[in-house]
Amino acid sequence: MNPTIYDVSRLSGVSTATVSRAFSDPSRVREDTRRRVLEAAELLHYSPNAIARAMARQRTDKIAFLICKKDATILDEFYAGICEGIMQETNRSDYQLVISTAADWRLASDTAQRKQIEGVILGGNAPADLVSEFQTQHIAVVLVNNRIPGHELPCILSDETDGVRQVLAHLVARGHRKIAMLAGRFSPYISSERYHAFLQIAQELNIPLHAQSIKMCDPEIESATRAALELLGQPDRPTAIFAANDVIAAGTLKAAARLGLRVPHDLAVVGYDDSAICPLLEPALTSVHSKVRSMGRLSVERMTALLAGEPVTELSTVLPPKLMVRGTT
Amino acid sequence: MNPTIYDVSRLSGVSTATVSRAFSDPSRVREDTRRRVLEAAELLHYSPNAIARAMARQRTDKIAFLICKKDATILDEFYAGICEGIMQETNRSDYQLVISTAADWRLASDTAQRKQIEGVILGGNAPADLVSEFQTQHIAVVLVNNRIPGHELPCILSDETDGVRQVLAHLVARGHRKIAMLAGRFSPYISSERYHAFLQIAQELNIPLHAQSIKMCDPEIESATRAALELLGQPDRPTAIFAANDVIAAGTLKAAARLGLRVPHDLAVVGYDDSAICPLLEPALTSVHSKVRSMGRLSVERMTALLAGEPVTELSTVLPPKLMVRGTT
DNA sequence: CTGAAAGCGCTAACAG
DNA sequence: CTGTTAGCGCTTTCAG
Repeated sequence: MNPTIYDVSRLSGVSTATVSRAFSDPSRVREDTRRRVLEAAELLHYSPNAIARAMARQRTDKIAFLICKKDATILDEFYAGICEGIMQETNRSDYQLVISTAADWRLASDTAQRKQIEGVILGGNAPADLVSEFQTQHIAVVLVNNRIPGHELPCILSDETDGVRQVLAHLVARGHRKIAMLAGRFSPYISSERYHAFLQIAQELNIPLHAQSIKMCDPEIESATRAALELLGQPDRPTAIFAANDVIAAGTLKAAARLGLRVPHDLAVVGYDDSAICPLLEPALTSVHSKVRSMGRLSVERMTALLAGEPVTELSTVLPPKLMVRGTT
Repeated sequence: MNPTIYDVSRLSGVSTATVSRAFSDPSRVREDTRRRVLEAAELLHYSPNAIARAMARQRTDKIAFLICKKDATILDEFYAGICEGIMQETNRSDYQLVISTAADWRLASDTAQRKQIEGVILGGNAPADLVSEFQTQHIAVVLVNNRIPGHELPCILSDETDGVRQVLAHLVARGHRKIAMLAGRFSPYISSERYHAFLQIAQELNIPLHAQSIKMCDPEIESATRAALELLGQPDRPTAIFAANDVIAAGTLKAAARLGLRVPHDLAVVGYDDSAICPLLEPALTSVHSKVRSMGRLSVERMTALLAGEPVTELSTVLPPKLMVRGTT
């Protein structure tokens, strides 16, 4: 049915080997020969059969993106963004992409073999044993939005410290001194990054911290609202709250509304992730934007480089985030 | 490196043909023979090579999910949900999934051939000519969240009319009579479904409609807010507004806040899509939940049935949505 | 019910 | 720079 390399070979009068080369390594065939091949191919509407190629080369050119998180919703806005970047980049390459959750993956470890994955991009809180498993199977690994102590792995990150710095600098510029943080218990790596960045930058900027300056909560609206209410119920309440993510910030806004505090007049609020909800909240939420799509794209670039055996120059790539100032500050 | 069918054949003492059958059509090999084969396979950690199988069978078992929409963000919450369902279901099958936008797809039409797609699931506003193109190439097509007049295609939908009915019934039960709609210009199919459902159900429930009962806007926060302000600025303003989606509902909430209207006391608001923002808004937004994950799952079920040549019993599958009642009503 | 053998379309030595 | 040729791992007639 579809034309094969033989048809092209016959029509162009060269061997199949040459046709093959003309497509996969053009530099190895003389200019005019190549043109003849390409013309014949065009005429026949030929394009190489990926399956046959994979078979012969003993490579699948298949990579996977595994999302490591517990929630029911695996494609939340953040990972959807990364996913988009990954898809864009793989679609333009010759690689195939398989997307799954780490959990589903483990369940289907038998089919996993069949899927012949050559490299895995791990998004989020990847368990160390999963990583080791891949390494023993000689499957390339790239981390996105995570870093695993003890594993020297290529990773693509957003600069959390810089993000927090932008937040605090902005708040200070707005005249705030009494700044508190609502830290969230979500992905360990990210949570701890933002938490420690807050401590560090606050010190750098001489922002006074005390026992009540930081409160923990779950990244759910109720938990966040509750925590914010406590934070704001203190005698010497903060004039600004930095929430570890946008959901927590939304909870803070709810708390402010209940206490009759006007935002940003009585209280400034900043979130993190610049999710779709930011402009929808009233007032619109100031938040830190991480370059998720770029992170996705870069992770497959790194992966393809790895698979091509290119020497890794830098292990971790860290992208600068950007503070999006809106109505809450 | 990996064990092949030959290894299993040798170890189990049967021919490769039998090993092959034992895996792909177990009924065609005698019970004990099959067991011997399976044991040998187990011992060797053998699992069939998908590439070789595809090569021999002249089938790729590869399907694509194409998202048809204009926005920069292709994986918005709605499609991310559908996508999750699709991924879940394909991961548990032997099918490969390629995800892309319709736009990217067209750009890469040359590589598209290489990708050897056997079926396409089209999400959203699929252009009719794209569909025709696939049909002439004998590529199976399934529609999700869309329906194309003039094309008799299998499609998976959420029952928009039922969703709107639940909304209006709920509002009426709450004592509302002056109900307006903020209709949005987004996906043509969905927009028009919700719009016409509103007209129809309002009539059924004897809800009085007049020229100012329905306003159009773009599905962006500013446009929605503006439209809502106009709607609420009328002398005989509505006591309830049904927004065609959650973003528009958020705009309505903003408008209410600016006008000093208290929700739900002075004004009830209902959205559509039950997105993540609903619980985060203040008050939390009542909204219609469509079973997006199921839609995704069903679309690949339908696709695999199509590809397996199973007779199509029903062309369209329509899932019932569910109204999630929250603080705004 | 099982085996022998001919491909599926392409690549990669190895020669020339 | 180009051609010959032997596979890659599995399925599938066609015989038995």
